[in-house]
Amino acid sequence: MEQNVILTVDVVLLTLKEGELYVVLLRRERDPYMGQPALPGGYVHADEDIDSLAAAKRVLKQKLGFVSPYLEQLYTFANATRDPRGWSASVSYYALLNVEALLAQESDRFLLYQADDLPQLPFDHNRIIDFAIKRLRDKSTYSALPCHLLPEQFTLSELQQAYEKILGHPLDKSAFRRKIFELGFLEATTETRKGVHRPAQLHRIRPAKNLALFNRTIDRYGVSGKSVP
Amino acid sequence: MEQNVILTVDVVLLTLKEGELYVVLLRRERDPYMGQPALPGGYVHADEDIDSLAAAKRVLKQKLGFVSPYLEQLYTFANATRDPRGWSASVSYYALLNVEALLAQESDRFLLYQADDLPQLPFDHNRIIDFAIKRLRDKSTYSALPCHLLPEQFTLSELQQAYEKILGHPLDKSAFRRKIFELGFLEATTETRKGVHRPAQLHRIRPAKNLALFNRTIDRYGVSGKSVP
DNA sequence: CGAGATAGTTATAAAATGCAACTAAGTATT
DNA sequence: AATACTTAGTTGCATTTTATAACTATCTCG
Repeated sequence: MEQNVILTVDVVLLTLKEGELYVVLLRRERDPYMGQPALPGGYVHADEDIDSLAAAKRVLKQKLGFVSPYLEQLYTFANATRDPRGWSASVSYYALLNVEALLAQESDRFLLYQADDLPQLPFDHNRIIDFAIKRLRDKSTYSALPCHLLPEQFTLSELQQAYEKILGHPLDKSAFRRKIFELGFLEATTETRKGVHRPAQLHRIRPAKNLALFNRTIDRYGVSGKSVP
Repeated sequence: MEQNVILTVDVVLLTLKEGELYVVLLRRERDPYMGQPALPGGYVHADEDIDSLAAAKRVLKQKLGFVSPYLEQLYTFANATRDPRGWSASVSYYALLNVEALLAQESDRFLLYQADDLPQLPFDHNRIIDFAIKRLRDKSTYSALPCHLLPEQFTLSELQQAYEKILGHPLDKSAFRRKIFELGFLEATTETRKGVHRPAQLHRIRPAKNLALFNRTIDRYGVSGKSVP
């Protein structure tokens, strides 16, 4: 039986740099759309990938040189028109990475684009990125997901800023801390972040903990009057 | 380029009958696993399906004779071992249907299996069904999703029972009603459900409303001491 | 050593929730 | 026709959670 469909994986790799959300793109090395920035992705190789997650990891490894720790299936975009080569299904994944780990790669292969200021991308990659950001936003309302965008150690203010950027509105400091500590997935380290003001306690994710979930959403009302740029 | 992968869609059709959750299965008409009960599914037809959702609808239409109103992509199961024919990707969907609409079909083609008492099914269909039930359960904690399992008109007690069956624990009556009415997605009809006791007001989903979402989860604590059979 | 800034805590009024007792409206029983 | 029984639906209130704002703490800089 000949189906004539293409099966690919695409990965939306998100990171936070200087308080802004960025997407990692690569220049396409072949047609269609050769030379244009696009999501890391590629054909599923039936002979070497045991499943679609393995395919996504292989693509990241080959094209970026590393695999991000948080990698989750996002959605499957499958239709007749998204790829000029024919009927195509893309099993998309999204990944969260802290920017230090990303920049530690001395690879100059990747491009960082601000997530809210993207050019028009090939295929339906803009739509895939929109899905990923929406998923990140939705999941951040009830989970510790944004931790994965931060370096291994971070201050609570930095974590709060990550939530605020993702959710798009400010949060109350005391309520935020109450909820985060309630979950018990963070532990204080012995270090502090020195700056020009009071040093802030550094925290890290408690080793044994998986993704922590809130009982209720973290962003029910936000804080009156203020707004996040 | 020859990829040699199979692309299929599978649909987990869930319904509630006499307070129990059921899955609709069909006897497979061809090998592999011919004659065994399995999820409705089939190959994506690149020449007639514009996208994977259309493929799912076509499969439902062809194999069951109707398309369920609530139909949403669930997950994509894609690996080398799930199908004996080769590397296979199944874009799975889940659908909610009220049992009256289902039984109104005079088709004898489908089988109803209780969701928590399934035999071993072909492929990874047990796993797909587990995913669907988990998704239904998760989404029911913060949305009006269970409404789609009920007939067009239903009492609040029936709706509460649907939630309790899905969530697996009892809910408090007054808190439940408070939350449901707060959402404002229900309207009372002029009819009542007559029984041996006080008649219950029938409600329906307000026409313009889409899927309503709670601000907080509906099942934070449940009710002490009791349990749902 | 005081101003400024950010970190972190505490107090409290308001809102939401859990729980239980209550009223309402029907049928069945005596 | 009075009463018991069952399910529908409401009400009241103590408790918990939340939003908000004011407070204290600790650093650098001038």
